[in-house]
Amino acid sequence: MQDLIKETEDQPKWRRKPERRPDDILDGALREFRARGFAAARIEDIAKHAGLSKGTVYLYFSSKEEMLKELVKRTVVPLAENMKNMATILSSEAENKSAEQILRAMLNVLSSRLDDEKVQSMPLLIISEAGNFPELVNFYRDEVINMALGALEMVINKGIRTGEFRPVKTYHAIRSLIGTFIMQVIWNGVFARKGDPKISMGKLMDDHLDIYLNGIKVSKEPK
Amino acid sequence: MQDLIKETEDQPKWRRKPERRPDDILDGALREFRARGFAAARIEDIAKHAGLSKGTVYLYFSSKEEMLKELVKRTVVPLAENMKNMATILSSEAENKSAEQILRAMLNVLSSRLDDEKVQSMPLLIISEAGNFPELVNFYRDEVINMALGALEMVINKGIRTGEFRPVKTYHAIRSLIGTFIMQVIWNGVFARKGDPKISMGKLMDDHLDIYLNGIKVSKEPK
Amino acid sequence: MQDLIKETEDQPKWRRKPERRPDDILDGALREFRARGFAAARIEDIAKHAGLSKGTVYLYFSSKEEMLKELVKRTVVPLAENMKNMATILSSEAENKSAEQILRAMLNVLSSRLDDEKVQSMPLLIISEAGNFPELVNFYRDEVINMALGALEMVINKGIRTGEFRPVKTYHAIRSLIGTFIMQVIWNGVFARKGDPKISMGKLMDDHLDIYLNGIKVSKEPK
Amino acid sequence: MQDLIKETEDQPKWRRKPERRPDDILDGALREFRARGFAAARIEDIAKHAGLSKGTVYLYFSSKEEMLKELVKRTVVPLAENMKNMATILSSEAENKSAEQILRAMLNVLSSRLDDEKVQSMPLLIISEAGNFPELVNFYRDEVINMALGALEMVINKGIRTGEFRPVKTYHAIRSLIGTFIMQVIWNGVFARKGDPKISMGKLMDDHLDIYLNGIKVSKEPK
DNA sequence: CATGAATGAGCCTTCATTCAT
DNA sequence: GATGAATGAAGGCTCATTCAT
Repeated sequence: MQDLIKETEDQPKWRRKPERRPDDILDGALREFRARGFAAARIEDIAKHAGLSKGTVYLYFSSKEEMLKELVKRTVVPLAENMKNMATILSSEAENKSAEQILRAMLNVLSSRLDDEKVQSMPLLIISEAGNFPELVNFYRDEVINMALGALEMVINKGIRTGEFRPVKTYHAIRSLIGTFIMQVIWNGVFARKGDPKISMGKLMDDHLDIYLNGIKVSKEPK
Repeated sequence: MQDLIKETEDQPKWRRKPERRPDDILDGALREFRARGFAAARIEDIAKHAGLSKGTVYLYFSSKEEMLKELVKRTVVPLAENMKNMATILSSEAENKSAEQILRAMLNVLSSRLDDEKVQSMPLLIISEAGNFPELVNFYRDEVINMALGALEMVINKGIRTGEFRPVKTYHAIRSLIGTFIMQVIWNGVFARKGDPKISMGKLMDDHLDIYLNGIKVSKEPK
Repeated sequence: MQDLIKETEDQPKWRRKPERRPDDILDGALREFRARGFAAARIEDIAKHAGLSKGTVYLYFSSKEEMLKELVKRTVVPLAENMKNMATILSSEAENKSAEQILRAMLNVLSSRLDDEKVQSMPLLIISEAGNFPELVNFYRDEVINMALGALEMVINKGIRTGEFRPVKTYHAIRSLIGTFIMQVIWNGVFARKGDPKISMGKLMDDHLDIYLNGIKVSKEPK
Repeated sequence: MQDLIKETEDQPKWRRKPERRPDDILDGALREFRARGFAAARIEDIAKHAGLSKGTVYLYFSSKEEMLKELVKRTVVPLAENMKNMATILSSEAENKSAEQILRAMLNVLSSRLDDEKVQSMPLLIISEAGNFPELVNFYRDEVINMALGALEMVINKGIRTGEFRPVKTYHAIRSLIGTFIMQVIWNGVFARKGDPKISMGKLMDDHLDIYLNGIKVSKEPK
């Protein structure tokens, strides 16, 4: 349905919408890469997911490897930009907002993005194929992770500076904040069973922040 | 040192212990599985790590797949037993200990085990190969994770029951507690660079627990 | 220039002559066949040389193989006819001409034809693809080579009979006469470098005949 | 037969003589390369000629391309050295020998080598694959042809200098001398039919030289 | 007529596994 | 036991050919 041009009244027929091809293929690739790993994923299966034959895939991607790289880039670059924009807004408007408010806003964005299965698959894919694609790892670390973690670090430091937070080690604090998401992503992608209820990333984050920030804050009258 | 027979009184000296072969092979397998992924790991390379030739590996393991399973089992079963023992001790002696003390003790064991690189590799291996080895995933989840998480759940519930902890959702709390370790394991195994300083799992845990437990505890006089 | 229609009186200007398409295609085919060999030549590249798209080629030729056959036939048949005509003239008018004169005339035609690069490519193409296209080889041998060599044989025998030449073995003599050309064709097509000066086939022939005929002739007063 | 170790009395069994493997494979490769061209030659067929399976070939050669290069090198380097040695001897002892004698000696060696079918196949192989393997062409031209032609040039020039030969153009003379062989090599490899009698390269050469040298020599009393 | 997206047969190459020595 | 030569299944990739538009 999505890969057909919508029939308009005066157009006699539908036809293929070739512009969607690369995306269709990458969808299939993601499925197979996650299901079997990059090395064991077969181009023919990827093609089948997109309703194409083996050879056609090569009209759009020159190799399996290129598909992996494109996949990561397409999914991850928007997220990176998203986060970067937030970081910019935070530093300019931050005067009015507490560090807690900023952290909650940032992690809120992250958690809502992670409710998308495709985004959720990316960390697992990277983890799985790290050994064979060091450049991909570097790209991911430098363009995505460090950017995001750097933004968090900034806010935590700000909180410490203003006396809102206790003087914790930011390196550790970041891992405490992010780890919960990673854990859940892995759980969903690796261990969760078919029937298991989906856990909302947002709720998980809320609870986590409630507790963690409660623990980190310089308390006046903790509840 | 480990692959030498311990000198007994009447035996003159250390010598090769052929019974260590399987372990040597599994060491090599772990390296290669982590470096290239299961599918791309070559038996010949694994054999080389153990100073053996390709064919010899098959005297000890009937297939590459069996090596993976053995590897997980051997590394993970002791940990599972370790944790199970702790759980037993906890329930019997628990009267004397606060939930916080018990949690710290349990996570202390976990973090010290995770300082061993081989143990650290296991979660990454499982994550990478989950798609191709669902039984392995099941085994890991049922024999290791659920056991460990179950023990944590028990203690958290106990803390809530006794009024030591606020009435948090245990499912979320567990992920908050464990996520930090997972995050660090992934960081070390995937993103850390050659020169990066090694982060002690124990210190990471201490800081994490200080904050998290501070956040979760029903405070009388928070620091 | 060649692929434009000759201006006729009432036609205003040069324009594309679609009937030239097959020739354009064959030109491209010859280039690619020579550059990469028949098996490795890609239809798409051939089409590009003719300014057409892949599919269009199939409107004119039903397969790559057919293109090769057509190519050989079109280039070689005119040469064959050319030589045959000469042979006819030779036998009728020969009374007036010495064997030497006739040989020089024949090889003069051959050498001037071989100054055309397309013609020069044919022997190389045949040599390269002989294994895969035995019918082509047969056609070439029977329709072109034997005809030409037969004509030469006739003249040499005539020279021997009339006492103009010494009684050489015609089989060997023919190879001595023709080999020089073949050698040069191969040199040009295979070994000559970009900057190398073009060697005139005509001059090569003149020198070769001067010497060879001097060697073969029953001398009265050799120079 | 050749690739088995000869059974000796006290040795119970024969076994493979693996040292011959590379040669066996190259023999098969030459056959297939000549029969179908490099691109169309299938590794499996090459292996079959050597009584091996597809995969085994890759224990000895890392790719089809490498097989081609090895093939040319192994056949051609000995010939090159052979000719170089002759050239050396010629220049040192030449005082006693006429240019004619030297030329006859040199071409005698060449023609006897060319009676070996493997050697005869090399020029055809080079010609066929020139387009795809320019380095091979360069190697062949620089290491073999130029060496051989250079030696001939030297002798011809010497003959001219001493007044033994007329002052011909050496470039043309060389082609006249060598072309006959090339012609015959092509004839044998491309056009000759199954039943055709084998032409001796030596006899061909003798006749050719008789005539050509007779034509080139400054005659006192030509026959 | 032309196009070029789509197909799928075909082959090189890799490597887990076997087995004769 | 140990070896490593040999096997052959499997899959990435290319490209001649087809055909809907």
